[in-house]
Amino acid sequence: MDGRCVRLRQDGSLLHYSGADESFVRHYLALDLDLDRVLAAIDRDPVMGAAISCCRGLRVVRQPLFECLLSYLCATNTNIPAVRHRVEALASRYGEPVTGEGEIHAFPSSNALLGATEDDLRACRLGYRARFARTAIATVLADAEWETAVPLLSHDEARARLLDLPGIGPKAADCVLLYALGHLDAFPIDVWIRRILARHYRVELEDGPLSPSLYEAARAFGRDRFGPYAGYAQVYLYGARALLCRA
DNA sequence: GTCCAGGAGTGAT
DNA sequence: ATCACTCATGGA
Repeated sequence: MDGRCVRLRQDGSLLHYSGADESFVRHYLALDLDLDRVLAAIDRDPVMGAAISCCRGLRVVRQPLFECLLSYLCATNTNIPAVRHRVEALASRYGEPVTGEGEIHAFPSSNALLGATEDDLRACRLGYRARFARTAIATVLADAEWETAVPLLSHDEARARLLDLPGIGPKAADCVLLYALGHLDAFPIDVWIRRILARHYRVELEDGPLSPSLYEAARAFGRDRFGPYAGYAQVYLYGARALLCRA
């Protein structure tokens, strides 16, 4: 993460770490955020209560912007193992090796990916996303201020900038807002969250494609119900998806 | 082989 | 504004 290889191990309430200093670990895991207070704020109903019981301790990390952006561009209409393959392929081909860690490569910077052609990205198993990724990388790099300016924008302004990028739609934009830009009220709607909202919260989301207006309705519901930490609510519901979606 | 995955772009109504 | 169609890939 961010050019380092950090190893973490938890036993009880004790967290062991190596590969980074304490301030990095605290920042990446957002240990400065009072988790109990956050969970109390979103614990508004029995469904959320069950998700919290299921996942207590889960945190929204603070991911580097470019890494997060490309990762979610690789995550559209696919599954987690495939995304992991893509991210690892990008890292091993374009990322700097982490010193002292033989096989481990960092996620590449935007500059490191500048030389990657669409075919190169296809070779990293991005499939049809390779064209979007190529353009998104070029767009980010065309504005020297992009990566430093976007984190300073408001939620809505940053979302608009993300949506300008090809291959980044509402879902991926909301994930970047939440996991990289610290907008903890972002509420991404994926197929699992959609299912959970329909089944447990009676949100009208008939099956079939999730249209932009339905996406917006689901997003508004989540943000309205769970408030400033709606993103945490989303993460806990997602984490409990196996529990909440069975039968 | 078929179906589903942390969706999004395009082009026709 | 709202369909219908298409887009690689991997795991079950």
